[in-house]
Amino acid sequence: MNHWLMKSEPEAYSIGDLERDRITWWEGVRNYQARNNMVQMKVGDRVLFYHSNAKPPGVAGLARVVKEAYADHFARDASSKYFDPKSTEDNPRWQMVDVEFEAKFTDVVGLDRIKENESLADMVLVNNSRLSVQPVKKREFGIIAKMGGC
DNA sequence: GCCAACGTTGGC
DNA sequence: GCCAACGTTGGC
Repeated sequence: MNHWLMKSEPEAYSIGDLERDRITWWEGVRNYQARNNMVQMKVGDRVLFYHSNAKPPGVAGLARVVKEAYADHFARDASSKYFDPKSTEDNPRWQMVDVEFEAKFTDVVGLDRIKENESLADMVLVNNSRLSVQPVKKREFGIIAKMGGC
């Protein structure tokens, strides 16, 4: 089983939205590195749900993968903000997965606290802050889940 | 709102 | 294949 961190701007889609919906598809990833990470995901993998561009930024809860990568059809929808004219039926280019709500932290585990923790210094989050889908070590996942009360 | 870091595009 | 120009991300 692998562990991941996925970013969402809470104004667009928050952990509270996922708690309400229970399951959502993760459309709109338009970065190859993030996509390549998403394609690796297996059913049952665990996800840190990160609020970016938020006050405060940080991990807001937990989710799990319930459907492995499949074509992101929004890339072929000209009315979508995720439209990509280079995506074709034969070569969809972009993929998405489905994730299911697992837990909402009582308090967001802030990026400042993550940066303060020496055990988390190797996290991609701390070293390449732009990547929106990143691998997380099992240990790192455990530390953050615990900080969030899970 | 600023801007550093990074990714993508496209001319050559 | 290089790299300048440009666009985006996301913390501050």
